[in-house]
Amino acid sequence: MRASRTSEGLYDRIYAVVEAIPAGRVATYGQVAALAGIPGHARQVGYALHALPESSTVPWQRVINARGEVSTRSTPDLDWVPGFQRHLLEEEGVLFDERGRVDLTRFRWDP
DNA sequence: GCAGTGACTAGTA
DNA sequence: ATACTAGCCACTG
Repeated sequence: MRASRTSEGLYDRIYAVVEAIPAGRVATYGQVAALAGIPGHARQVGYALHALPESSTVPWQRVINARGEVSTRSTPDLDWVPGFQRHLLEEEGVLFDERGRVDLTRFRWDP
């Protein structure tokens, strides 16, 4: 695989890593960035997911922030329902505590 | 080509 | 324990 420097290659890498996250597990933005070959670029992962089309099959819901909480977009869509991401994760077996956070020591994906 | 922006993180108070 | 700040760099206009 060529390590392309173009935006296409970078996005493809990020999406490929996210798709590799198994159901019932979660990964942080920084973790995805590192696995995509761009350690320290967590923001770029978030930006890539932000640009992801709604119809995409990429399980973006399994990517959460380092605090173990789901990240909400800065520009909420009309179709967006708060708690939707959490609901999808719960159906996969990911448990949330009272504060709405995931125990990363338990559910963090360990590739 | 330059300036603004952001689905983040780590550090500090 | 929470709240705020600075740094980070690819993408958009």
